[in-house]
This record gives sequence, C-alpha cells and structure tokens, in this order.
Amino acid sequence: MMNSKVRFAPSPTGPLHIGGARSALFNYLFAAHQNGQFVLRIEDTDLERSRPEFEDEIIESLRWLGIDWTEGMLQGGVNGPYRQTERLEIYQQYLKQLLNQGDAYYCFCTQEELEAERQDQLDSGSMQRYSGKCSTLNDQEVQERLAAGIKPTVRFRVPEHKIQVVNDLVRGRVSFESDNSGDFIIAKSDGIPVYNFAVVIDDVLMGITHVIRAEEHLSNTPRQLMLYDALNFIYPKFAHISLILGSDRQKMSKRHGATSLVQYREMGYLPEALFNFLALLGWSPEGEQEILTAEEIIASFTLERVAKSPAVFDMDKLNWVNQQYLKKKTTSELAKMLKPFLSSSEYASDIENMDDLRYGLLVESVRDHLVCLSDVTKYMDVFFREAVYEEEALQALAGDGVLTVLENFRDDLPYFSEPEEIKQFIKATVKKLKLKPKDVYMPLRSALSGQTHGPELPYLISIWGREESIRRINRTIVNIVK
RNA sequence: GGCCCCAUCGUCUAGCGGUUAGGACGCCGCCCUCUCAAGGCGGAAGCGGGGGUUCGAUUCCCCCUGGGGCUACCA
Repeated sequence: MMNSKVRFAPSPTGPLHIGGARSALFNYLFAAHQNGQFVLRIEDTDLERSRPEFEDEIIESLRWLGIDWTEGMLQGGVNGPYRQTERLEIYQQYLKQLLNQGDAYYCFCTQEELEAERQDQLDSGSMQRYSGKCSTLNDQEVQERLAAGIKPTVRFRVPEHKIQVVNDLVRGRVSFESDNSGDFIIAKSDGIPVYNFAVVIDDVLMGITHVIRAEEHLSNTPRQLMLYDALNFIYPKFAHISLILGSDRQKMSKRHGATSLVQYREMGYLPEALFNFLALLGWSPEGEQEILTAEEIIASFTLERVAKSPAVFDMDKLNWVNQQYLKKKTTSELAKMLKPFLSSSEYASDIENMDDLRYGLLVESVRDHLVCLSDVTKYMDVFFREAVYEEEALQALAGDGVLTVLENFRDDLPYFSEPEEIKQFIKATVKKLKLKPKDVYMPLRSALSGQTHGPELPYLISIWGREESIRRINRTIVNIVK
C-alpha cells in the first residue's frame, strides 16, 4: 500500500459542497497518511451545467480548507490534461475500441422515444432499462442512419448473466447482477463521453489505486467494472463513504441552509475547525479526543475506522468545534480576523475610529460569545448605541441608593483606566458604600448601557473612556433617576 | 416498481460474543459570577421489531420495518 494514489474529481456545476469537501478530505487524509499521491481532476463533461467560475471556486475552497494535491489542476503532471473536456481524443480511442470489439454500439433512439419507453415500463411495473432496440442494427442500417445525419449516442453492450463484485474497502463484498442494468450510454450524441465511461478511462490512465468517493456512486460501480473488463483494465480498490444528510435525514441540499464551503467561510467559520469537524463525520479516531490538528488526524486516519452509516450534519456540533478553535486564537489574532466582518457592518466607522488598545479590549470582551466570526456584529450595539432602557434596567435604577452610587462613580472615576483598574475602583466603591457588589454593578450597568446584561462592566467603561462613561451616567441621572 | 447500501442516546460516534453499553454536541441542574457567555462539576437520554446460532447476543445469520442511494444523452 506504499504507492497509493487517490483522486478527487469534482464537477464544476456548483460551489464545493459539504459532501464534496468531505470526500476530498478523506482522499486527502488517506493519501497524506501514507505519503501517497493525490490527483485533482475536473469532470466537466456536462457542458450544460459546467462553468469555469465554479471550477475556480471549488479549487479555492479546497485550498481554504487546507487540502493540497500532488498532481492535476494547478499542479500539472505527466498524466494530463486534467480537465475532461480536454481529454476528448483520449476517450475517442477507447470508444472506437469498444465499438470495434462489439462491446458498444450506436443508438439512434430519440430522447422522446426513450422517455416513452421508460413511461411504458413504469406503467406496466416492469424493469426500467433500455430495451436494446438499436443493439441489433446491422452495418447497413447503421450507415443509413448516419448518412441521414442522425447523431447517435454510443451504448455499452452489457453482458448477460454476469455477476459483478465490488470488494469495497468500507462496505465489504457487494455484488450486482448485470441483467439488472440495461445497455447504458457511454457517449452522448455530441460525442462527449458520459461520467461512467470517462471516469474509468481517467482513473486507469492516471494510475489511481484507490477510488474513495460518496456512496451514491456505489450503484454505478458495477457498470464501471464492466467497462474495466471490456477494456482489459485492472480494477482499482474502491471505498464508498456514506452520505451526509440534512437534519431531516435527506441528502444535504440547498434547502438545508448553508451547504457550500464559501458560505461557511463568509459566516466566519475557521477552516481548521471545518477540517476537524468534517473528519469526524463518518470517521473517528481511536481515543476520545475530538479536537485534533490536521497532523493528528492524518496520523491516525485509516479507512478501517470509516463508518458505514450516513451522518446527519449537526450544526450545533460544528458551532462548538469552531468555538474551540476560536478560543485558541490570541486576542490580537482574533482582532485581525474580526476586522473584515466589522468593516462591512453598520459600525464600520466606529471601529475605524477606535485606537488599537480599545479595539483590543472590545474584542476581548466579546470573544467568548462568538460561535463564528460574523457573530461579532451582534454584540456591537451596546458599545456604540445610545442607551435604550430596558424594563429590567429601569427597575435596577429605581432602587434606594442608586443616585448615590451613580454620583460616587461619576465623581471618583479615575482617568485613563484599564479594565483592571476600573474593577478595583468598583470594588472600592462597594466597600466604601457598604453595599453588595450587585447593588453597585447593576445600577451602573443599567445607567451606562440601559441593559442588565452585556460585556463585563469594567471593559465597557474602559472602552468608552472616562468622558463618555460620565456623559452616559449624567444622561441617566437627568432622564431617569432625576 | 427493480437493484444496492445503512440501522447504538435527539445528533456525531466507541464497541468488533460476556462491558455498570464509553465519549462528544445539544439539553437539564449545581458551582463560579454584577449580567450574559466561557469554565468546572453532576444528571437525564440509546442498542427499531421478530426469529434463529450460542452456555451467553448491541455484537454473527435470516425476515420485517424504517431511512438513504442508483435506475438520465447529470455527475
């Protein structure tokens, strides 16, 4: 198993999804674990839906997640090109071979005819598969149709009564009966090969030893195996990993909320957190530790520990994992990462006007609340908005000694105070007035912010500074306490 | 409909014939605490059902049920 080579072969028909990212990740982990090779190939044979922008986006997403490959897109390599639409001549050769061998034939059925055929089979409850109508056309009939300008598809002639066995590395032995599959199309009428065909050619020519992909491809594998047989190719090893489901146990799709990697990046999830979380979806390390570095995951990743059952994507757990990684960041690292999120918020100018010291304090005061970076904007109101008194705050301000507390604070508040100094000052005030801490803190908090909850009070005061804090106190005294 | 895969707390999972069925998220409670978080401690919560095999099944086999996938000139 020393020279293993895997691949990830996305179709650029949309952004990189959670599911695709997980497949890419498992391939990456498998390769990295044994120092194998990893090819990134683009399967863009669906001309209708493939778009170059998506190709770029997928590649960028992989990079962002921390997934590297050793060959293929951007890296180059001796087995290129790595974009399927640039490999058309290659597929053509094998198509010709299959045609010559009699393992494939031209099919002139129109889409309407096929649709009608399918509908009939559906109505009569019989097996849904191609009837084989064109499989018996003789040379002359074929030539006539070609001469008439009909563009044929190419179908693979499925052998009869053959058992195809997939020795899957995660699922074990899975067998299929060839008779359950009709002659399937391997090249469309425009000459472009279809997935099941192109994937076989590419995997063989690129020397792929292990095909690790999502379970949805398990049922396609026997068709691919028949192609391997017809072309006299040696099978790679297969490993089909289970699907990722939404909370309703359906395959993840756009209606499950954020499903693309870019969305998570935009929300402010850390790539290392997603890397860790995705690795845990369908795989588990031996110990009980769940927060693991990429290196640790690579070191212990094996297909033997990959789960067979599908996994529901749990946003709560992702949030927790992300929080764990956020906590590891220093305040200055966080401050830097948070900037773009604040700069595009309504508080952009407020943040811009803050000096580094105060901005650092602000970050420190809200960091424990963050689940993802974009959350930061939810906690900015209290710093920059004029106090709007909540019911509980008004109650806290209605107490007996409130005015004394406020005036004492206002008159004795020291200059240039850092949170710790302010904390000491409040402590001293508590002592001096012979009150319970709460009877000092709550009136102050309420008077300053209009709320009974929020960031630690010493931080709030320090961030506002002496002048602003006194202004707020006075405003409350005049308007509320009187 | 046919073929295939899957099945342990709500969720992610450990388990690979004998365990008080372990961990994590979430939830609940307590502690800490000016508040909200964070943190610490504790708790509730699971082997889908029925047959076998076995001295003994969560674990092995079969059936059922449930969920998912494939069945495209998509991948």
